[in-house]
Amino acid sequence: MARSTDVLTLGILGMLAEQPLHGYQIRKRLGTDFGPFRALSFGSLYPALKRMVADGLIETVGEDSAEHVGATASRRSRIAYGLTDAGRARFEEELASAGAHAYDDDSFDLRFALFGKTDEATRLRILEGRRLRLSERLEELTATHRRQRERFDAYTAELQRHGLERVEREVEWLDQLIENERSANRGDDDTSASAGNN
Amino acid sequence: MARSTDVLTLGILGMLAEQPLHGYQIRKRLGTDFGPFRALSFGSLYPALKRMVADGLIETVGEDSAEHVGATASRRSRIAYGLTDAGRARFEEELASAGAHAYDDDSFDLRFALFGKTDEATRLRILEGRRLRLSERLEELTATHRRQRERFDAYTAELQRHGLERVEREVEWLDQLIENERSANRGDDDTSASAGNN
DNA sequence: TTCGTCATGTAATGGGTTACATGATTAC
DNA sequence: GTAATCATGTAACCCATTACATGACGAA
Repeated sequence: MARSTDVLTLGILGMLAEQPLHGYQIRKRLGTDFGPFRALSFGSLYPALKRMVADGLIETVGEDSAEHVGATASRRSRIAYGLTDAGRARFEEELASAGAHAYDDDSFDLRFALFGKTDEATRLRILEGRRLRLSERLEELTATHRRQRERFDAYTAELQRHGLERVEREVEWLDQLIENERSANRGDDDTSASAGNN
Repeated sequence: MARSTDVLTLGILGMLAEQPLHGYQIRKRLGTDFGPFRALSFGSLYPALKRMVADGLIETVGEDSAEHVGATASRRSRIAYGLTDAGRARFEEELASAGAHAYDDDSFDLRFALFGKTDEATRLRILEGRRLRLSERLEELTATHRRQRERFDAYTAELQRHGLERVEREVEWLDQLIENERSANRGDDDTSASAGNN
């Protein structure tokens, strides 16, 4: 259990869940849409696509109905991929999960970018898990900061202070998001299960 | 030209510039003092030390007796390292440089942590280089944000907005630091770096 | 026809982690 | 004397990047 699809695979699944794309397009969009893929290289992307085909998650699709997003829609030597049923199933399965791995920096950003396709309960679990993770980090940082303050010169101390502040802001951001989710939830006619604790 | 010592090597040089330490200690301190080494593994550290010995940058320092080096019968339990003359020279050389590589996230944090040993002109060059780097990133982000806004759902848009804000804050922080350096410069006649703490 | 961009792919390499294996020291 | 921690080290592996190589297409 908990196969825990890696970030790149999940990112590609997320891209292709909306529409078939070919590798070059996937790369461009991953770079702009999702957090952790600012400059993904082809040396990572193409092998990943190949592997996903082998795993039966995606397949090549004919480009007759492909929506030409950018400029020309003439036929080129390009290979568009779309999700298979297995790929769609895997994507749904992953969307519904919220294990500890989802709280890592990269993974969280991606999961958050996919919130539009994620159900509300999972959104909340992810946000709260992430918040917990960060507040633990915060505590660690505060502890070592306090414990060893005297050893640091002014610059090192400032670096630490700034790092701390960054994480604090992140936690505040999460608090805001969690609050929004909750109030949106209260606003809805709730068929949802107990939104009680935590 | 610009051999550009890697971050780990530079971090170790920085640690050992103050006092000899053994590997275990180096790891602990790198984790707390400097930015980019939160959880450096021994699998990285020890080979790095070995390589640096081979390169003549550091050497074992025996506080007390401690001969019998390679014998199978007994082994020193801990091995303290200190900078060689070459190591110290390399460190100084690196401290005085401020090439583009110093503006990367990891590298910048380390360079900043070493500001206490860095001369003022270099400090300013690094801060300004970093600022430029970030403001370029900011422009990129703003451009794609504006260009493709309509394609994003609310969550993706929020992620982008937050990412943008983070970078903006970072730039503001740098502006503040640069301002401080400048005014300190105007105020002081040249006092050199090292504040006399330990 | 040649150049720039789009597009796909492989090979070499690098920088790191995890897991493993072992020895020395300290505390009880 | 034994368990926990300190301390060093190696081997296997993971995952991504860079550099390289190829080719199609559109425009000058």
